[in-house]
Amino acid sequence: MTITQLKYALAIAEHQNFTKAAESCFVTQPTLSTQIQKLEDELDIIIFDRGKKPIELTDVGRKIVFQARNIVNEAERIQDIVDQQKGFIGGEFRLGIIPTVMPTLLPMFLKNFIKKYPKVKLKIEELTTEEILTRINEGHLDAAIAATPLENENIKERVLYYEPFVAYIPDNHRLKDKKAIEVSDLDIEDMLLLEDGHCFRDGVINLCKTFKNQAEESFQLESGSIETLIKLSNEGLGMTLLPYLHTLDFREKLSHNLRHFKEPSPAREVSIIYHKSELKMQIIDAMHNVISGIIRGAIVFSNVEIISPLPK
Amino acid sequence: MTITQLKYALAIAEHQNFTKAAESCFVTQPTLSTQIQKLEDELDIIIFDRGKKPIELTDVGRKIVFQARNIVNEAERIQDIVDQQKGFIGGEFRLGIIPTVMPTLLPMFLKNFIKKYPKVKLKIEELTTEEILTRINEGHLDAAIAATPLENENIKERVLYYEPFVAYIPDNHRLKDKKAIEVSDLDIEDMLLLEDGHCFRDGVINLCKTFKNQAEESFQLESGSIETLIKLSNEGLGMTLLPYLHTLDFREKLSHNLRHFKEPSPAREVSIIYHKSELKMQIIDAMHNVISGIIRGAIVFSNVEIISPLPK
DNA sequence: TCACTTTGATAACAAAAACATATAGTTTTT
DNA sequence: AAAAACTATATGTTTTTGTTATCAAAGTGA
Repeated sequence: MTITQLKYALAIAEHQNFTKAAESCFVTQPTLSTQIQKLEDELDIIIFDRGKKPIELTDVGRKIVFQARNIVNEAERIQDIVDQQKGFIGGEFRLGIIPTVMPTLLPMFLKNFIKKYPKVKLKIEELTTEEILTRINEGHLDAAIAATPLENENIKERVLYYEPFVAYIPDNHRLKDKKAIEVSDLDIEDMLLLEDGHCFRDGVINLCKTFKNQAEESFQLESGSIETLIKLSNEGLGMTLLPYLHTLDFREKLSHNLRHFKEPSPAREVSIIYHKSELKMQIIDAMHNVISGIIRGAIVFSNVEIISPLPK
Repeated sequence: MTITQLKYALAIAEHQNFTKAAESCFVTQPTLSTQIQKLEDELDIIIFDRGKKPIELTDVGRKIVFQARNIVNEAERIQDIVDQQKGFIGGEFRLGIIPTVMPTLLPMFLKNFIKKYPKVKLKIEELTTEEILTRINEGHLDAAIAATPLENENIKERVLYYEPFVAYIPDNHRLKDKKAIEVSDLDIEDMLLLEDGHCFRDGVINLCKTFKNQAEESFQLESGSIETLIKLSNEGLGMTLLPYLHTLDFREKLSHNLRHFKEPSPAREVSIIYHKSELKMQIIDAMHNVISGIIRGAIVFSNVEIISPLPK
């Protein structure tokens, strides 16, 4: 049994296809076939059920692949130890970011980060929280930026900042003349929401439920982006809530529609999250430092109440 | 980096000597030299300081070897998973037993166990608790039988039985006429103890301290075996405490010197202990079942008070 | 200090393993 | 039924791993 064989098994389990798995490992398909056969021979057990199409794991196969993931992870930490020793902050670093954080946070820290750590090859993907969790667990992401707490036992969280919700009230709205909004003012009936899958949507729903246990699924309109939400709101279709950082570059025309909450303002907790194995922890530390340094200048609220990003 | 290379590194770290490590791996010394060089080249870091004699680990080397231990352990679990799947209870199983349990418990269960699980190649060693903990952590023991609780975060415990302390009172002793002993009767001044390193000794000392916070290091006599302890006691040198199982095969002549404690009788907790990685768990389960089945017939006490086996 | 031993490194070579190309044998799609 | 998509197998090449023989350096002891 070699680490290489285990990596091959992982790739096949993932792609459910020898040929594609071979590509992802940068070897030819017969190499995988023979190496997996050798592994199966040595253990004297069948890992993959080639009868099914696409290929499936046997019951033992599933356990073995799970354990193989552990072994490969632990093996990668050897390089990590060496990097740490050398004070080397570099190599590939795959970062996921949720859609409602991506457009505001990324421009703020990216330039600083790549300047300070030029040896890190950043690969950034916009992903929903759910996709992020899967990929971190499967080892396809090194870390991610998401709303927390997530209560996932395999994943650790390190808070970056607390981002207050800000209300966007169109001109014709019943709350137009209020200077400061309260949570009890909110009514999910005239609230514009992001479409399903966005945790910011779930946060808003949780917030609305704080005071009123409203009927679900009666939402009027849903959109895929916050920019659209604002436009829909301007059309008089209802109010909406925005993450604070989104409101920073509003022109006067728009910003006179903004209303902050009375303190303690509801807020989402935004964290850098990573697998509990703490692989590439130096880079995660570095990124945490850069981001929280930058945010310290941008968000000054102190008295906030954290709203859970989880549905239901 | 291969699992084999990591195993070689572990062997060298352990033996502090390439030649001996090579033997333990069943390869020649040049093989180790070149493989370790390859590993060091690949990681571009020095693991072993060949300047020192005997050879020493560098600082990074220590971390790498620690991680290598994890990886090798996790890798061995693959075979474990396969064994579990096949319901196979077999292979080498290295068991440590503390001296004060060995002579009484081993004869009781060994025959049964090898009859029931003939494919397990048992390697049993008599070791002190301290030696056991080191060896389990270094992966040289699969499990051990020892007095617990040990409060060691790397080691899990599964209780086998509670074994009461029994007093052995020689004819001329002040407590001779008492039918049932109480803890408050005990005085460490006239108590014969096992020599240092035995946890049973520490248990007795802890017990004596329950009521009197006596001066330490004023013990009269110490011995390496319980049999000698009894003989010394018969010479009028003091009383002593014995583990219950040791008293079962006493002839009448000896057993009239025995005094049980008033309930709740002080007792030691005897457990099968193993590394938290739960390697070879099927065999540990099997052994636990055999032993506790046999003990159920031999120890009938229910109301006991557990005495810690740890010094101080 | 001078043999002598111990121990790790190196060279040369043999054996084994890993991988590629080419191709055959299945199953699935169309 | 033909084509396409996949995996297995045969064969040869390259790479890796291991062995034996030998060397160099450090430590040991008379």
